[in-house]
Amino acid sequence: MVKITLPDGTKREYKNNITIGEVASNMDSLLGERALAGKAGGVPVDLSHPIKEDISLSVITENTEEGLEILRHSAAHIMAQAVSRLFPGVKLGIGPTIENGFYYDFGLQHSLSEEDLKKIEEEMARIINEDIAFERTELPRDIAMKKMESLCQPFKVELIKDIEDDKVSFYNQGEFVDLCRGPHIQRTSKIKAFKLLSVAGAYWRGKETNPMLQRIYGTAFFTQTELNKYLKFLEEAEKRDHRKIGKDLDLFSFHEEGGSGLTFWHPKGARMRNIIENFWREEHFKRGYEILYSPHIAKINLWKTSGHWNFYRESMYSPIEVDGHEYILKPMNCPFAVLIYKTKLHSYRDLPLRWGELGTVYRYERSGVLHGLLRVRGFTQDDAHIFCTPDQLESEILGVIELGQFMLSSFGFNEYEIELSVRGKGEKEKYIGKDDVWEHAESALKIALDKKGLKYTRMEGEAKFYGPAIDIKVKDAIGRGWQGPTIQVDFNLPERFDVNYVGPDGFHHRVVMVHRTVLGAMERFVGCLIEHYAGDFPLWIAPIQMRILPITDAHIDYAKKIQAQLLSKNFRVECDMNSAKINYKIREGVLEKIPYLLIVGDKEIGSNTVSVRSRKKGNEGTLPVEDFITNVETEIREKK
RNA sequence: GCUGCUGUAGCUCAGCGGUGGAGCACGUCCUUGGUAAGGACGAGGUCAUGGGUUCAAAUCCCAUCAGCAGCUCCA
Repeated sequence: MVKITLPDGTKREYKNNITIGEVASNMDSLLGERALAGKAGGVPVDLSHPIKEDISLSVITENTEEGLEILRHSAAHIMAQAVSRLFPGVKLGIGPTIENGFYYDFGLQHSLSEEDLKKIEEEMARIINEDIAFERTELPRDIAMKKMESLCQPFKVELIKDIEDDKVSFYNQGEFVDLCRGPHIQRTSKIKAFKLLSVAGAYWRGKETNPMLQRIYGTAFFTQTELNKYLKFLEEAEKRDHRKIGKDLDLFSFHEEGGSGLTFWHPKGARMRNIIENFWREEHFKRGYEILYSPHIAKINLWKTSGHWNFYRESMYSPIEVDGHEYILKPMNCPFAVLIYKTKLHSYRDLPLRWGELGTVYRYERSGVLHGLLRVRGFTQDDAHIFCTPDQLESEILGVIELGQFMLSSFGFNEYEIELSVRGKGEKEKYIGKDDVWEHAESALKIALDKKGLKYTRMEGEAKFYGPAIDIKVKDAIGRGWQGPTIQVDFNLPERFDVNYVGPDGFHHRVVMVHRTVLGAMERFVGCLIEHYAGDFPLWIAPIQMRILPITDAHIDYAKKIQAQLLSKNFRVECDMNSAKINYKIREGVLEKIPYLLIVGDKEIGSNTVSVRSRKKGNEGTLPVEDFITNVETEIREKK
């Protein structure tokens, strides 16, 4: 007999070698049906796993994260089986689950196309229909290795080489066998909904020097409804693509003639950016920041002193020769702030100094990583550098967090995840700066987060060599994560540039430098905003806030009069004077996502009213112009 | 940078060896229309760029540039 401890603490006795599946069915027939795998002593195992000793046991069922992972992992195996059937001789790589799905890497001469994906899906459906059992076998390492060698699976051989255990486990479904830790579902028919999504190249084991395999991405769910929901989400994400919306709304463009990763802001995009930047400056001034401007290029020696030339040369644009000196396009703004700081001696009484800069930097990003506005080669950081004393660090961090929260909520981001990156244990030589300085800085960051009552994940060993950091990741309207504010303490530059302040003791002390961004870069942030709002910008950001639509040419004069009235109130207002019909004009305005369309005709003339059609509510009826102005002024003030 | 795919009118795309098409947008004219597309006519292209194959290339091949999906990278 074996004694099994259940998650609720109750103990039950069963005959020896009973399987987990049997235990589950014994406890509750419904549980038995919905069981996918178990956890024996905390280790995930198959339902067919026999229990030989007293152990704690839990059952992994459908509709749990763990259950879904097992399902998807099994789906990956079924995909590999289908590919093996269709392309005999395929070399199998790895096939793990990932967030929202799974993938499998294949070494294959034939390059896979979308049509192949369809064929593979059909084969998978066949395998699922065949209702094949997943069977686990264990082999000694050397025999396992020979088995994979005889099957001509070099990648699997390599994987086995790295396994430390003496025993290696395999799973097979019918003719297909794969090296795998498991667990898996019992039978292929358990997969009720799956879809293959895309195919792309991927290096074997993620190393650039390794051969490139073909990776098929797919996903699987317990029900078709859930799959459909996920596919809908993908569709929604595609609709929000800032590259498409940016083109449709005439916000920005890129040009072959200009160069990759260099943004051309059109009037409407520039207008948005300007609104954001003005808001940004105002809020910074309110919080005791000053604003700097610095050059776009500087002599190479400055970058040698800062260390950038040494560490990040591959990411910098090549030197430009001027008058026998080499100049570099700036990849960062910080050395400039340091130079300005050093133009005079600073007393501790002057600190903290908070210097912001919307500084445009250029970084040579590898061609394959560029992506719309989100990853570019030239971008404007909403940068700031805070020079303070060690004692001020905590309150400065607190101030930055508060500013960050304020800015994010202004743009409709209210959910975030926070990471605190600190030194790794036992590798102090990797980091610059003294121990006590590090400890002080790390605790200042931590205390600031705690004081704000913010939850965060401590990331051991994730700190840069020059200081600890806080990274805030925001969630957009459909739950996707985006890089938000970052706060980075920097011990490197103050050392390299010998940046000091005079303390109360009359001696020079090393200044503490904090580097931070709130929005990141204007390019990336605008890209993010486009996707977050799907182009339906709140009134205060919308490049065009309202458009007046005269019903016939006879109403143009009145429309212009209203336009002038609204312009005088600083609204961004257009007048549509095309001779198209009103329905047509409305359609155009709606497609351009203009928050307010103001229709004017005979009814409005004389009563000094406008017929309001809002993007949010549609036809809102006729309103005196003054009332309309009051309403939108409120809406702008509330940033809704 | 790597693998695969793509580049045809302002936009979205069809054409895939025999000297270029559609819809929308644009222009002119007609129409003066009340909450998501009125009509007619017209203008627009060295088919990304540079080579090659061929009697003949938008179409096949190579290179370059640019984009897309990933991988790798992101101070």
